[in-house]
Amino acid sequence: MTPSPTQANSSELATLVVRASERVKSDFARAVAVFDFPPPLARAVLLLDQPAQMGCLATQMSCDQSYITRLADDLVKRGLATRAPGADRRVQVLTLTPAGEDLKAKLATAVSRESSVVNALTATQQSELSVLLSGIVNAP
Amino acid sequence: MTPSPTQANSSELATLVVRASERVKSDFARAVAVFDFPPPLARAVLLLDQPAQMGCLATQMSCDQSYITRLADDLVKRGLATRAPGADRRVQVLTLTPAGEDLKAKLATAVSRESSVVNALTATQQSELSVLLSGIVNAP
DNA sequence: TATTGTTATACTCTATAACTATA
DNA sequence: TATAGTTATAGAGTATAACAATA
Repeated sequence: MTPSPTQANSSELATLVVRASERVKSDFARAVAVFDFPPPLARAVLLLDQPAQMGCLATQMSCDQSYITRLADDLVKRGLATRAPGADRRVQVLTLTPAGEDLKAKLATAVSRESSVVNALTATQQSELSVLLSGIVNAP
Repeated sequence: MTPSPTQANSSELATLVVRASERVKSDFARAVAVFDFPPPLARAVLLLDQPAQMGCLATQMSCDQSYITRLADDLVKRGLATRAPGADRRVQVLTLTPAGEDLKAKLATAVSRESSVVNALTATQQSELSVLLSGIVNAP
């Protein structure tokens, strides 16, 4: 069966997305390498917009809680976040320290600066991309 | 210094891209898991549009040549590709077998089917996204 | 001597399973 | 008994370094 035009375009788009994803990853790694900072930790820092409980972070990063425990250990060890029990005392809440907030801002700037996503697109295109990516991220 | 609106938007876009990239990766893994096929191998197969020398694949996947050697071993072992010396006899050229081409088509379809990028966006949005992603992938 | 690929090894990222503490 | 997190361990993915063959 010959693929329909839509199928063909979808395949190409899927391939494009894979390639763009590779690009995003290498841009990201290059950006955070300047801070001598492992990419997964950088991702966690950037996700900590507000204090978050560990299970929540695990959901956001779509990874296992045990891995968040590791990342949290590392963040605390570096003085970038604190761990404190929540109202439900089984819960641990991660909060960025001032140093963590500071680093987060620097990481965000560096990631943005190194990002082909940002550099290769006009402001208008970036807005469009933002809308499209929101659709993807918020997909069921 | 308060970040300019542009800086703030760029940071948000960078974060969005990271999240979308995570989404793409998990979609991709889910899609190829059906074939009991490791994601990196699937990526390699999808990149083999034409016969390619190994160094070229390494560049496309932005990874080390030694890793391509591994992937190639695996592809050949599975009967999905052949390795043959090029005109320059230092070079090895990877070519998909008919079975490899067949699997590539199936992978492309599955990746497309599982892709939030495809499912969450209209055809028009997909076209727009394609243009934007091309800009990223072809960035210097 | 420079380039292409291979081999052996080691490191990073992440999951699984068993466990502890609180609910 | 169910849920949040931790610990120990194991596996996948990928790089580094030393090497071989060809140019």
